[in-house]
Order: sequence, then C-alpha cells, then structure tokens
Amino acid sequence: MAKKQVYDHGKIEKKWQKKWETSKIYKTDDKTLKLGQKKFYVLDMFPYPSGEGLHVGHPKGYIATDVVSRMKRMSGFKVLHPMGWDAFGLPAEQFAIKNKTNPMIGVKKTVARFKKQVSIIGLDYDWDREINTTDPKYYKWTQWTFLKMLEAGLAYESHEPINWCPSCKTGLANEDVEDGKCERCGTPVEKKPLRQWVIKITKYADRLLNDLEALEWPEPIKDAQRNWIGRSEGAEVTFKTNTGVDISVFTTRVDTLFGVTYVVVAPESKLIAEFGNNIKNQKDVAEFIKNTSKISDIERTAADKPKNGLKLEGVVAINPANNEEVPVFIADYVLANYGTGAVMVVPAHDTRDYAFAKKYNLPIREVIIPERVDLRNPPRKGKETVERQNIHAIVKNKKGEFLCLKWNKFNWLTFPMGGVEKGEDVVEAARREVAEETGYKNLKLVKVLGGQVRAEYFAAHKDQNRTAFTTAVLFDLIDDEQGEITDENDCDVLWLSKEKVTTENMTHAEMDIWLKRLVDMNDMSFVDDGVLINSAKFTSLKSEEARGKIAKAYGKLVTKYKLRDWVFSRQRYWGEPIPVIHCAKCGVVPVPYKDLPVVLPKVKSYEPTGTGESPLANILSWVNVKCPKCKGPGKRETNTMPQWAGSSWYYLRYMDPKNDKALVDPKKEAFWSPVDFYVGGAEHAARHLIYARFWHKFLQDIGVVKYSEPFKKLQNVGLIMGEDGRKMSKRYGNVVNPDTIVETYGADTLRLYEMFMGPFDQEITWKTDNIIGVRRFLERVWRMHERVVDDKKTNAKKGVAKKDAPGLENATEILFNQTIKKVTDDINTLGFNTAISQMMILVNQLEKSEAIPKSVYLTLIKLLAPFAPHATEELWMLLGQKGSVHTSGWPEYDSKKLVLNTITVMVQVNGRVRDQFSAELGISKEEMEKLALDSKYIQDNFAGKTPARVIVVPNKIVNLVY
RNA sequence: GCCGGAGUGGUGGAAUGGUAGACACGCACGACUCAAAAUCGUGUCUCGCAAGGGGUGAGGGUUCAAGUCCCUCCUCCGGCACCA
Repeated sequence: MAKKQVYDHGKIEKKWQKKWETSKIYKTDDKTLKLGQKKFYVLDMFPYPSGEGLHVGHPKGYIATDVVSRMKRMSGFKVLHPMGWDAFGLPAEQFAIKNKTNPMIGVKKTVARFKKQVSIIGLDYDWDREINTTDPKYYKWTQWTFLKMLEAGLAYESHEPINWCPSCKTGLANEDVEDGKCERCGTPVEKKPLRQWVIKITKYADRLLNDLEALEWPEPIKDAQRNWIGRSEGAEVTFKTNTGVDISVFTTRVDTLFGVTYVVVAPESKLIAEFGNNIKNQKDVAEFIKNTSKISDIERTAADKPKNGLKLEGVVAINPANNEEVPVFIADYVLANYGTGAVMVVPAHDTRDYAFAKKYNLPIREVIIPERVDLRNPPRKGKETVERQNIHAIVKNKKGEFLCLKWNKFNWLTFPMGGVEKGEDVVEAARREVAEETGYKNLKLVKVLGGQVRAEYFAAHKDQNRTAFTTAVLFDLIDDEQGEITDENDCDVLWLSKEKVTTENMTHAEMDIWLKRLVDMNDMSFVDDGVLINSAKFTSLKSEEARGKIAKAYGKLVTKYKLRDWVFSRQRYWGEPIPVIHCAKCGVVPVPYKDLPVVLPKVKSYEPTGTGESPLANILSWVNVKCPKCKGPGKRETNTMPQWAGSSWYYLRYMDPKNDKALVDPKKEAFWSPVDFYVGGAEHAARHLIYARFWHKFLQDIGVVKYSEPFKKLQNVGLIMGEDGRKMSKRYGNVVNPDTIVETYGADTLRLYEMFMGPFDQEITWKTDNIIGVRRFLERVWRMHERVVDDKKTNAKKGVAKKDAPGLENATEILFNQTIKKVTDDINTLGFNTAISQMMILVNQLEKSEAIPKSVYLTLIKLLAPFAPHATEELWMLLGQKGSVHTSGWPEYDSKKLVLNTITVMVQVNGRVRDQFSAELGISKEEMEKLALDSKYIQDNFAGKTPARVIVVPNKIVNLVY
C-alpha cells in the first residue's frame, strides 16, 4: 500500500503550516450564520506580548484550546478560535523610555516574535480576526464604552486618597495592590490624594455575586470572587455626640450593642474635621493623623498589627441603646473606606477591639455568653425553673491532677461547685465551696476562666430546672491542709489526671468550654454567637434573634461590600486616552462620539512626571482644544485608562473585528455569545474576570450584548514549573524554550507531551527526559502505516463478513470502540492525559497484529489529529485520503461494542480478592454465586461452609462474607 | 486567622464506593548487532525462597467492600486578610 516514509517532523510540520496558511482551512466563515447552528467559541486569555519571548509553560493553554477547537470542528461545529494582543501597559512603556522610541514600534516587534513562536506549534487560530488593544480602531470602542458609562453616571471624578505607586508613578486600583505592594514592581504603595476617574463597579456588586452561581467555573475561582466582592449584612447605628455631629457606625454584630465601651473613628475620616474645636487635644490628634498617613499600608497592616489609637478629648458619644456616654478614639485599625469609617467597639466580643482595649486599658463589658443545654440532665417538663449564679472551682495540684467530686446519689462527676451568695464575688464563692465540699483551705488563684456560660439542666439534688450562669475559677493547690467537710451531700473527693477530665466523664454541660479555656488561657474575647446578658429587654435572646430586634430598635439593616469602586485613571502615557475635555465654563464635557477615537499622540518623552499628571499634559497642541459644547478653550483629560480596560471586552471584538459602525454586530454577537470555553491562568480571578463580567453586564444594560455573562465555562491552566521545581524564569536560569523542543522533537511531540504530562489544571514540573515517551508513541503510530491493508483483505483473512468491518479480533474491536468513546469524552472534560494514554493502549494492542485494517488506522489518525495535527495530516495524505484530516468527520463508536462478551469475575472473601473466574456477560446473580462457591480458593479454604452473607455485583464481583 | 485545593511506587501520574499503581519516564535483564544507538521482548509497590502478608500523609468511623464517603489531626500549595 503506502510506501515507506521516514517521520521527518521538521519537514512535515513546515510543509503543512504553509499549506494551511494558504488554504485558510481554519478561517471562520461567518457569512452564513444561522441561529440554532451548532457553534463553539473557544478562547484563550490573550497574552501581553513582552520582549522576553515564550517558555514552554505559555503555550500549554493554547494547545488545550487548540485540541478542543479541532475536535469540535471535526464534529461539525462552527468554531471560533481567535487570538490577539493585550498590548497597552507598563512593560511596553518602559521599553519606550529606555529606547526613546514610540511603544507602538516595540509592540510591533514583540507581537511579531510572539506570533512566530506560537505559529510553529501549529495552532489553528483564524489570524484574519487578530486584534490589538492598542490599535485606535480597537480602542475607539473602549473609549466609546467609557462615554456610555459616563452617560449612565457610572464614571465619576474623585479626589479621595488612592493607592499610589511611587516607582511606577501612577495610581492603582485596589485590585492592583498585593500585600500593600504594587503588583507590578513590588514597591510599597502610598496613599495619595489625587484627582482620578473612578467607575462605580460597586453598583453591580450584587449581580456580580449572584450570577456566579450559574457559571461552570472552577469553584475556587468563584470563591475568590465571592471573597473579593465580600458581601456582608449588618446594621448601621447612629451614635449622637456632644458636638452635635453624629457618628454612624456599621456592624455585623449589632447584638453586642449593649457591650459598647467606646467608639473609634478612622484617622482619615471627615468626622475629625467636623468635630472641630470640640476636640481638646487638637495638636496630638493632628500629629497622630500625620504619623498614620506617613506609614505605608504595608506597615499599617504588618504581621502582628499593633493597634495604635488616641482618645479625642472633649468628644463623647451616646450609645442609643442605653444612653450611656462613651469616649471616642481615632485608631489606625479602622479603615475610612469601608462601612462608615467608624466602628462601635465591643472588646468583649471582637478580638481586635479586645487587643485595643487591653493596650489602652479600656473597660470590657460582656454581653454575649455561650450557652449549653445539658443533654444528660435536660430540663424536665413541669418542674420549676430557677435562675442561678454558679461557680465551678477548678483546682489543680502539683501533680497536675484536678480536684473532683463523685456524687454517689446521682452518678455525677463534677468539680466543686455551687451558687454565688449575696455579697460574694466569684472567687470567694469558689474558695468557700471548695472548703465546704472538700475541706481544702489553701488555694492560690490562677485566674477566672473567662466569662459566664449559660446552661440549662435539671438539678436532681434540688428537684428543679436550673438556668445557670456559671463562672469557672482556676486555682493551684498550695498544700494538703484540709479542714472539716461541712457539705451534707454524699460525695467522694477524688484527684483525677488530666486525661480523665473529659467532656464524656464530667457531668458539666459547660465542660467543652472549660477545656478550651484551659488550653488557650490568653484569648478571652468570645466572638461567636450566643445568648445575650446585660442587654435590658433583649437579655436572654439568642444572638441571631437579637440582631434583628436591636437593629430595628436603634438602627437599620444594611448590606456592605468589600468591593471598592474601580480606580480607572493611570497617570501614564501608554494607555487609552480618557475621552473627555475639561472646560472652565462647562466642566467635564465628553468628546462627541463622532470624534472618537481620541488617538494617543506621539510624544518625545514617555517618562512619567510623578506630579499626578501623565506625560500627555506636556503636549500642548494635543491638550488644548475647543470645548465641544461652548467652543471656548478646553483641555483634554490627560489620564489614561488602566490595562484592564481593553481586556474587559476583547472577546466580543473577535466576533466582528473590523466593524467600524459598532462595537460588535448584534447578529454576530447573538450567534457567538457566550464564550463556550475560556482558558487562562488562575491569577486573573479577582481582576480581569471581575472587570470583564462587569463590563459585559453594563453592555447588556445598554443593549449591546444579549446575555448577562461573557464566559460560560472557565478552565484554569496549571503552571509548568522548571525542572528545579521553581517557576520558570530567567532569574533562575531554568527556562525551557519551546523553539528548541520543536526543533529537536517536533511541534506534535511538544503538544502531545504538554497534554500528557498530567491533569491539565494542575501545576506540574517540566521534565525534558520524559518527552521521549510521547515521541516514541508518535513514531509507532507513524511506522504502523506500513502495515495498513484494505479492510476487505483483513476481513477475508479472518473470514468475517464485510459488514462486520473493521475486521478486528473481538477484544481489539472492543478496545477500538472504547478508545473512540474515551478520547471523545476526555477531550470534552479536558482529560487530555487519559485520552492520550487510551490511544497508547490501543496502539500497543494493534502493534501485536501483522496487518491493520485501513478504516481502523484512519480512525486512529482522526482521534490523534487534534493533538498531533501535522503528522496525522501527512499520514492522511500518505494513505491517499482526499482533503484534510482536520476537516474530516469525527469518529463515532458502536455503543454495542464497548464491553467484552467474556468477563472476569473476582471472588472476594470479606472484601479481599482471593480468586477469579471467567463467565459470559449477563450471567445471572445466582450463577455467579454458584461459580464463586465452586472456585478453587473457596473449595480449598471454605469447603462445606455457608457464607454468612453474599454480595453479588453483576458482571464484576462476588463477595463472600464468612 | 478565614476560605479553597492537594497528599498514591524511584519519577509524572491512573482508578462511576467494587482486581490500587492504567499509561509513560527511569532502571534491570534478554533479543537483534562485530559493537553501539535505535527498536522489540520480559520484569519492576513492599516484606517473603515460597505459601502468604502488608500497603494510597496519621488516627478513628460508616460499609459486605474505602485512595474514593464522614470525623479529628499533620504537611504542602493557592486565595483573602485590621472589611468591624
């Protein structure tokens, strides 16, 4: 048949890449779009073409989308698989500064290099749809959308302090700050008041949160977004002050309102100025504010976070719940831009407040206590309920044993315990009870073990239900001196080791709490929900119930988000100009739509000015324009947009890349949206993926797009690490260049290897040594073509009828069908590694036969085509097939031929495999059981015995339980 | 601290609750060769000569049966973090 041919990957790959380019077989023709036609939009997160070039980690995602795209095309879908460039931003600008050339030139070069590197891998992009965010024809529509947002009141100017990177000399959005440092250069970020454009993304917070639900995204990414949006429900309560200015606070724990012992205001809060001369220590306050602003965020939020504050002398706030006057502080642990910028402080029930209160020696008032119901002595119906103040005395001797009482009458095991009598404090009461019940006199107080615990139980010795508020007091025993035991209860006094003092052994319902407090002696603030005490008419309510009632009585329920509005200005050159004009008379005037795009002018110096103005401010001929409204003198906005602007909607432009009348033709948008499959790095969870979702929702609101979400299914690519286990980076000298691998092993091998390495979404270490495995596989497939024969011949040889093609032995034919099914399923679920391994299994099997039916081989070639497009295309041609394998149909399997007729049944004894036997598929349960009992192992070991139980799993297992 | 994810041979990894280690790398031995490379074959979790036993981070539990489900803990990775 086919003549002998060597597998020369270099020659083959170059040849087909050229042919595909000229024949445009991957072009997505959309002249004939019909709604309802099967479509598949598969998208890579487009790259920032940096000068560094690619390493082998970069194309992993591109290869995956390529495999999916090719498989879908072969399956008859209309496929959109485009690529473009996200090219605005700092790296290109730094390049410009260094070389004093327009960044456009640098971008052109790096794009060309990038494209070349991508091309040799044989990806099936439709390059006619290539886009570039820095192309004025593209950013015209970025600017257009901004104007629409301005119109909708979503874009506004603000002068509040923002994150400022002193090294990049530009403002940053919250999302661009990591650990208090600039995400790009690592410089600690400062706060700087600056005029800037901000977008009200917070208005979409609820929709961004709720719509996550229906997305087929990895759960961790959805979680990261939920976290970032940070919805929290709470209450706003207003504290009146003696200054006439009210302080409004936000809290999620309004149930603790009666425990407020002071109020704290953020140093940056406007309230400070509003209090004015009421503040008696103005000088100190000013000093404190100055010092706080000097410290960068990174220090302010450093590891152990010391909380600094200062009392505002002369200012007192009134707790609306109890009309109590409480002092007002400023402190650095309160943020101005979350909630109301002021908090009510409840040291007893918040760890931060607790730390602050301890440091400044402020009162701590407990209003929530844990509660337990004693399940072993639950309250009984019909019995009187008595409230009691109790103590539990926990006494430890030098051996570390605890003093306990064994109650003979009730089978109880308790600490010495009892009620607090009039005029006694808890420590006195505890000493008294120990003396009365055990005789021990000499105790040294260690500490009171936190606050009270509420417990409900039945006190059998007094025949009444108790609601006890119990305090535990911890003592060390000084010596064994014992007085007389005066208590009349029949108890034995015991010393029990630590191991015996457990929740199981001890009768106290509060035991788990005591044990926890014995271990962690420091943290005494109780932050969980519980039962209210000291809270007037709300006392005895549970936290949750109390929140609703207290909020209603003294404030209102509100919802807050951690998400902040999007700081949209950059004081840099290389970005989309924000299309507005400032006019002395008319204020902010949008550039008329017909004048878009506002093209970025060429400048001599790209250096950032650092003054808060972008370098554009120096180009007077560009800056000075007529006001479009009054025709008077105006000035262009010189801030530019962040890099995230252009990438927030690029996926829409691929659908209609050359349209100069609209952002995208609605018909095309309706056909292609949403992106069916989106692949990229997990690092974009909180930025690109939030901005893009927001942008899309806005476009939906103004009728540009049809659906509410842009990306239906998202998949993260796992990083490829260097051979040393570290991130691939020039810094570590562990970079592997894909060009070298393609040169030595071929693009098909590289593709197969990257897909075979391991689970697609998992981080994995590159090992050049392992590549040889997939290369050998490819060579075996290649050599096999020499043994291909017409199906008629193999059928004749095996004596099978023609219709039973492909004329394989039964077992092989089953394997063949299984392979078609598994490869198809696995590509759909991104199990590329197991898809390849299944093909390897088939090939290993086919290797054993002398002749391979042509139809079988052609099917194998098709299955392999998405992974190794060049070699398979060549083999397709060598076997005399017409057209391209990539436009041939995707194979289908025979669902009747997925399982063998002869099965192997395992015989288990007590769940462990001991023997096996063969049987016909579909054998009855009874038959299986009988054969299992007849098996050699059972006969040898259990002859004559009847199993206690028999479990039969049809066609698989018989488990005999003896 | 909070929220996620993951721990399986020498290595990468595979296993709808049903034969743990598929597939591949590496290694060992063998065939071919004057020889080597390439290729092909056999073996390769572990203890044991064997029969047999043990084994999926640790410990418990559910089940006829657990890598898989539940609980406690340990380790590693990722995200968020003074968000009231």
